[in-house]
Order: sequence, then structure tokens, then C-alpha cells
Amino acid sequence: MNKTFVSADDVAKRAGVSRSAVSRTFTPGASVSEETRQRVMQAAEALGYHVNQLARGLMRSESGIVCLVVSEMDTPYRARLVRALTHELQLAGKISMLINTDRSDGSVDTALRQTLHYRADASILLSGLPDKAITKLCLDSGQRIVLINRDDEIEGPFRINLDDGVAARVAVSAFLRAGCRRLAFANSAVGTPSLMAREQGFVAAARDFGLDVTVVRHGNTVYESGRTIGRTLFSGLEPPDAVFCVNDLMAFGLMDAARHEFGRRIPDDLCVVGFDDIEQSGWSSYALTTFTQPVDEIVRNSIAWLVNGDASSRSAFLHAPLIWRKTIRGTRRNG
Amino acid sequence: MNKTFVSADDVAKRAGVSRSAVSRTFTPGASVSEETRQRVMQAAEALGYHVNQLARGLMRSESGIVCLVVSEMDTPYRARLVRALTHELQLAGKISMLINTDRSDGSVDTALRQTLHYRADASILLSGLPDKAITKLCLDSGQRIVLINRDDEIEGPFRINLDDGVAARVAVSAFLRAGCRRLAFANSAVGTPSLMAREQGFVAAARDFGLDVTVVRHGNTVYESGRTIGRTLFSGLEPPDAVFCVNDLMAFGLMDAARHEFGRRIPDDLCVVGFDDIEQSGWSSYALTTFTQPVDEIVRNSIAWLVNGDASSRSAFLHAPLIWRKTIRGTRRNG
DNA sequence: TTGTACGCGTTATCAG
DNA sequence: CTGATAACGCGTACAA
Repeated sequence: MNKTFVSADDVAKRAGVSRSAVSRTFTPGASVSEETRQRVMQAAEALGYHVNQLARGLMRSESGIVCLVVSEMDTPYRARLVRALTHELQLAGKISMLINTDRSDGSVDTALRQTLHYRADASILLSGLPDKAITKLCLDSGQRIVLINRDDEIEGPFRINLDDGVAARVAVSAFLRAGCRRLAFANSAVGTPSLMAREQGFVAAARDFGLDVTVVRHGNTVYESGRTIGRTLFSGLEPPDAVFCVNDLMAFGLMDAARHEFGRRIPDDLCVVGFDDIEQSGWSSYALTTFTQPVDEIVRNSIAWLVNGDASSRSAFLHAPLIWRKTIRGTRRNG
Repeated sequence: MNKTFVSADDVAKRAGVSRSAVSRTFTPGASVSEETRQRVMQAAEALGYHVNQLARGLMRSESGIVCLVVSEMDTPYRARLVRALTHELQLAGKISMLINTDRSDGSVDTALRQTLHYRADASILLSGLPDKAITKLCLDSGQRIVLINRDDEIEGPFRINLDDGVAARVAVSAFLRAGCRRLAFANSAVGTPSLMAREQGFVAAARDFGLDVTVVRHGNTVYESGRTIGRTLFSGLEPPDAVFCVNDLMAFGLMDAARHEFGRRIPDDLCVVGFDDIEQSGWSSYALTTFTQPVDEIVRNSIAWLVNGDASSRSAFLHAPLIWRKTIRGTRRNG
């Protein structure tokens, strides 16, 4: 063996047929006689031949590659989304390229440029937001772009968003039914549109009931920020009896601070609701009542739009139902 | 715009030079005059040209693609590893293809075949184990293979393993120093070599001190299995006062069962040690004493072997130090 | 330094 | 149904 890939030519020679016959054998829906097919397959097997997707992608207009643009992909929700996306993409005959935008040097635009280098058929953005010029460039190159939970303003990509406003109202009424009156909202300082929508929806819904909301924004959307906010909130003069955390990770941090550093009992002294419904929310140390991300629907919508040419619908608006566990006291009603 | 990629030919025409000049402009270390370079760059910018890596990979022997073969990639440790790998690979000028082997149809072999389709320069396997024939096929095709925490037997790939045996001995002596005498080991039923190495090392080390170990194996290596094992262990006649869990997730499940269902206090009534040191281990609800996966070293070793042609060393054996938190009582000593 | 010509491995086209 | 030939977009000897 001389450490090199075997080509269709090699197979053709060995099988005693033309290169075209080999190509046809490996092209679904082409017309080959059963006899040549057998001969080709046999030779291919013996030589260890594999279709070169690079060359195939060069000929056809599509490469079969879909790029996933993500930062902080070890975050539970992101990780779950990436897992589901890659799985369904494979089922649809696509392959995923993972582009990590963790470092800070204009990463998203650089990443999107990478997707052009590899002639990706599409890009799915789970993090960040591309420059408008880059987006147009991708679109003009025939690429499809999906934005998950990012923004509503940018034109061209397919946008998937959740009804954060509705969720916020559901949270307020759940708190009120539990008898809570001192409401707080724990947000990160990131300022992503969907994060801000939850905050504003919560504040607005509370105001409808004549209640003010203490809003605290701090750091990234992670556990440690929730903990810091918890300390701020519970060492203040009027500590809240209900907190809506912008995601589950922050909720855990806040709960840990409240319980272990301030002796709060949940849900007796304090009600908490989160967002994402990551795996840890089901763990009995937290048992967090939280809004669930409809991951399957998100994935289905994304891929349906990628593979079908349905360029008509340009956005999807999905519902995030409340999962009742044990961090809101009282009786459960539908969320 | 007619929804298509622009080629080097287009750029050449617009810049009034030959196509070779364009190629040279985008090939690092080629000789082009500053003037033509400028003209080419300008034309490329105006047209929105991007080098086609597929075609480039067709010419050169290497595609720049590295495949990551993973299952259950939303597991915290796996997710962290994937994040770190993609990040460093990008820094090394490579791009990651993510292959999800979650479904059960002979997945790993199918996955590895996919890596051949796209002429990947290398494959990194975080899950599963390939058939020997497939491995040989990849190797013969000039591909490099890295096995992370998988097996020691298979020949050809670069293997990265942890000193699970040493860790097991450290765990035993930590338990003994804390005054524990009724030892247990919580394992999954998966039976991966590294998982079994931890178990056997623990049992052997305990025997050296004249102690028996209650070994329980159940389900997958996840939270719920740990919980189930916890129930089994603490509803038994001789419940343990120390448990080594084969990974952190199982430790959390076991701790939650012990605390919330059996009223055990940790570390007063029960000492626990885990493995992986995932983010959740630092959360104050768990504060788990655990062995840390040297992720950075794993990544560095993998990539060093992939990009440099150092085919001499065929394995790395890394140390997993113990991180002391609050699930083992008594004084800390070096792990 | 520049342009020409060829090859990389595949598919599409067309004549047989 | 089959085989020859022309693309696809790029790198690279080679000659100019």
C-alpha cells in the first residue's frame, strides 16, 4: 500500500470497464446493467475505493456541507442543539462543519468567510450575528443561512425565534398565583435580542399587574453570573420572593447562592423560573421549573428550509412551554 | 447577481491578468509583483471571490479537513473536548467536520467511511471503536487517526489515555484517610476500557489494604444511572460510607439519591469522588472532589501529532490529578 | 515575474 | 446500456 487514495480510474481498470461506468454505479438513480454494477462493486471493495466528495462537489453545484457556526458550544443548550442538528443533517444526507467563534477577532464574519471557502450549501448560526455585507455575500453565492434565536432585523436568512414575550407573561402569572409580590429579573449583560425580549416582556407583564421588577444584569449568561446576582439581590434591603432567570444556568447559580449563602428555602421563601430546560434542570438538587426550548422543532424547521427550496417562508416563531417542577409553589396550571 | 460562486477565472478576466496570477496571489509564499497582487486583490474584493478549498484539496494531497467522530456530544465532558479541539484545530489552519454516531446502525464504521468520502486528513475518535479493517483502510488512505480514551489494543492510530489505575489508588487512599471502610464503586454497564480500568484499579488498590469493594454496574454513564445505583446501595443492608463514581454525572445522581431520598449528609455520612471535573462539579450544590481530565493536554497532544509528521510516538499517557472540593472529609493531601 | 498547458477525480453530455 | 470527452476550479511544472 502506498498511502494514497484510490480513484475511479483505478477501479475502472481493474473491473475492465470505463470510468463512466464506475461513476454511474455510485450515482443513485443512474442506469447500469446488473453485471457491470457487480463487477465494479467487487473491484471497488477489493481496492478500497470511496467516492471523492470533494470532486463530486466540484462538479455538481452542491457540496453537501452545512456549516454550524457556534461559540461556547459546551454550554448545555448549545451542545444539545449541535447534537440534534448534526444528527438530523446526517439523516438528510448532509455533513456538518463546525466553526468555533470563541476567539474575539471579528470571528463571525471570518467564520462565514470560511463557509464560502468550503462551498458550504448552507450555514446555521447559533451564536453571534454576521455583518450585513457578509450575509449578502453568502446569499449571493447561493448559500442558505439560518439564524437561530438571533435577530429579527436582518433580511435574507431564515430566522427561528421563540415567543419570549408570551413566556415572560406566563412566568409573571405563575409567580402571582404563587403569591409572590417582590419580583426580580436576572439577566446577563450580553444583550442578545432574545434575552432582552424576555426581560422586557417580564417587566411589561408585571407592570400590567401594577408591580415593579428589580432588574439586574451581570456578566455572561452563565452559572457564576447567576450566583453573583443572587448575592446582590439577597443582601439588599428588599430581597425578592420570585426571580425569573434568563436561562437555567443563571438560575442554578442564583439558587445555590440563595440556599447556601442566605438560607433561603425554595420554593417556600423564594420562587424561581428559568429558561432552556437543560438536562440539569431535572436533577433533584434543582428541580427547576423552566421554559423548554423546542429543540426538535427548531431542528426540523431549520433542515426543512435548508433541503427544500421553500424560499417563501422566511421565519418561524415557536412556542416555549413551561415545564413545571418544584421551584414554584402552589398548584400547577397550563403554561 | 446570479446566485453562483465566482471563480479565479472571473477574477483574472476582470484584473486583466492570467488565472495563474490569481492563484499565486492567494497561495502563501508564491512570487507575484506587488502591482499585479494589488490588481488581483481589488478585482477579487469587488467580485466577492473566495478560494475554493474543495478544488485546492483536490490538487494538493491534503484537504485541511479533520473529522471529529462523537456520540452523545452534549455530555459535558465531550462537549468541552469538542469545543477545545475545534478551537485549536482552527488555530492550526484545519477545519472540523463533526460526525455524530448516535444512531445504532454500525455507526462508527459508517462514520469513518464518511471521513474517507471527504478526504479528511485525519480523524479523531472520541466515542466508539472502529473495526480493524476500517482502521487499516483509513491508515492506508494516508489518514491519521487519534483515539482518545478508547483502547490500547488497536494498532496504527495515535492513542491518548489517562492513568486510570493511579487515579484509582489515589481515590482509595483518600477514602482511607477520611476514615471510610465500606467502599463502593459505581460504574455504568458500558464497559469501555478506561471505565473498566478505573474499576479494576480501585478494587485492586482496596484489596491491598484488605478491603472489599461493592461494585455496581448499571445503564449508561449518566446521571440517572448514578441515581439508580444510589438507591440500590443505600437501601441495602450494608450501605457504603465511600463511593468512587466512574464519572461526575453518575456521582451527581448518586449524591442526589443519597441526600434527598436517604437523608445522607456529605461528606459527614458519605464520601464521594468522581471523574472528569466537568463544570457542574464546581457548583456549590455538589462541590464534588474529582479527578480532572487534562483537556488542554489531550488537545495539544492530538493536534501536535496530527500536524507534525511525528509518526514515532504512537501513544500518550496522561495524568489526571485530583481536584479537592467538599465531598471527602478531612485534610487535603496531594493527589 | 508572467502566461500556457496539464492534471487532480468526478459528473454531464452525447454519440454509439 | 456503454464509453469517450468536456467541463468543474485550482495548483504547478515549464517555457517565455
